[in-house]
Amino acid sequence: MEKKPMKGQKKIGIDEIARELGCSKTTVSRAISGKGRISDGTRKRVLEYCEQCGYRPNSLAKGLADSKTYNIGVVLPDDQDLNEIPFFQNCLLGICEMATGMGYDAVVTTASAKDISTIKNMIEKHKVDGVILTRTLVEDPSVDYLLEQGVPFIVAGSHKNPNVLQVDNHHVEACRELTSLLLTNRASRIAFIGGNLDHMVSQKRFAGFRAGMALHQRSIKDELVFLNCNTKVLVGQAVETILKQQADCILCMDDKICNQVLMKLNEEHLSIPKDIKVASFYDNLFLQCHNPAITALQFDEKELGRVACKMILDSIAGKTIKQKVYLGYDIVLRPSTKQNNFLSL
DNA sequence: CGAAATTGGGTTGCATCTCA
DNA sequence: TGAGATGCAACCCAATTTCG
Repeated sequence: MEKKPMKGQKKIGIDEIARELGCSKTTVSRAISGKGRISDGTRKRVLEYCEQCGYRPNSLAKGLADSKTYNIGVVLPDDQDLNEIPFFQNCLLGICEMATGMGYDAVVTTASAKDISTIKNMIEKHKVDGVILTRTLVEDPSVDYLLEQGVPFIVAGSHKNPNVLQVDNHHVEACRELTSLLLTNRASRIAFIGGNLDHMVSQKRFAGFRAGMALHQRSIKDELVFLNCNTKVLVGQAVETILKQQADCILCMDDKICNQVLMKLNEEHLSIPKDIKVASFYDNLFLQCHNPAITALQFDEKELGRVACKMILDSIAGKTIKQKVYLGYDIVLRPSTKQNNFLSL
C-alpha cells in the first residue's frame, strides 16, 4: 500500500514506524514499552520519531495482545440517591482520575438489587477487566454474580465476605466517636434517624451509634430510633414523633436525611441548636453552608474512589494487595450542636 | 453450508546476528 | 565465545470474509 500523509489524520502504527526507521516492529514495541532488551541509542531514536510523528498507541490492539480491555466498570446505584447524595459523583471523580492515570478508562453503569442486567451485560460482552461497586447491600446480587463469574472486583464500602476486596471508611468508629462526643456535650436524649438498612453502610453507622451509646451506658430507646426512613415523608413523620418525645438532639444517618430533617425543622419554626441539636453521620456542602452549620462526619469520598480504583487495577495487574483497606475520617463540630449557654455548668 | 482464512496493532518466546 | 541487540513469527480474540 502506498503511504500518503493525510494531513495528520492518518493513524500510524508501529509497523510504519519500523519501516520508516528500518528496524522491526519488535524493536519499536520494546522502545515504547520499555520491556525487553534494546540499546539506548535505538530506544532514543524510536522515541524521538514517535514524538515527531505524533504516534499514539492503539489501546484496542494492546488490549488484544494483552487479553485486556483497559476498561474498568463502575456501578452506581440505580435510584434517586444518585442525585441527592454527592458521594457518588465525588467517588466517581476519584475513580476516573486514578483510572486515567493508570492507562484505563471508566465505563459507568447503574444497577439495583432488583436488576443487575447492566453488570451482566458488561461482563458477558467483555467490556471491562474488572468492576468497582460503589454501594453494597447486605444481600447483594451484584457481589454474588461477580464472585460466581470470577470477575475481579472491589467494593467501595464493606461486605461480609472477607474474600471480597474492600475499601471503606471507618464508619463504625467514626459514628461511635461522634455519638460519644454529643453525649459528652450534654445531649441527653438523642434521637436517631436512619435510612435503608439493606445498605451495608447503614448497618455500620447504626452499629457505630449503638456503640457510642453503650460507651456512655445509655440504652437505645425504641421511641427515639427511626430506621428505614427512605422517603421525605417518613423522615418528616420521624421528626414529628421525635419532637413530641422531647429529644434534644437528632442524629441523622446521612446527609440526605439530614437535609430533610432541616427542612422539617424549618417548617416547624424550630431553632437549631436552641430548640434541638442536629448532627449528621455524613457531611456535604449544604450542611456546611446551612445556618447554623451542621456538625458532621467528614470522609474523603474522592480518595475512596482513587484507592478503590488503584487497588482493583493493581490486583488485575497481578500485584499483591491488601484485602481490606480503611480510610480515615474527620469529626467537624459546628454550631448545630453547640451547648446552650444556660445549660452550661 | 460449514470450514478456513483474514483482519486489526501490539506483545513476546525464541532464534539469529554482531562484535568485543 | 557469549552477552547484548535485534528480528521472525506466533499469538491475542472474535467477527467477518472467502473458499471449497
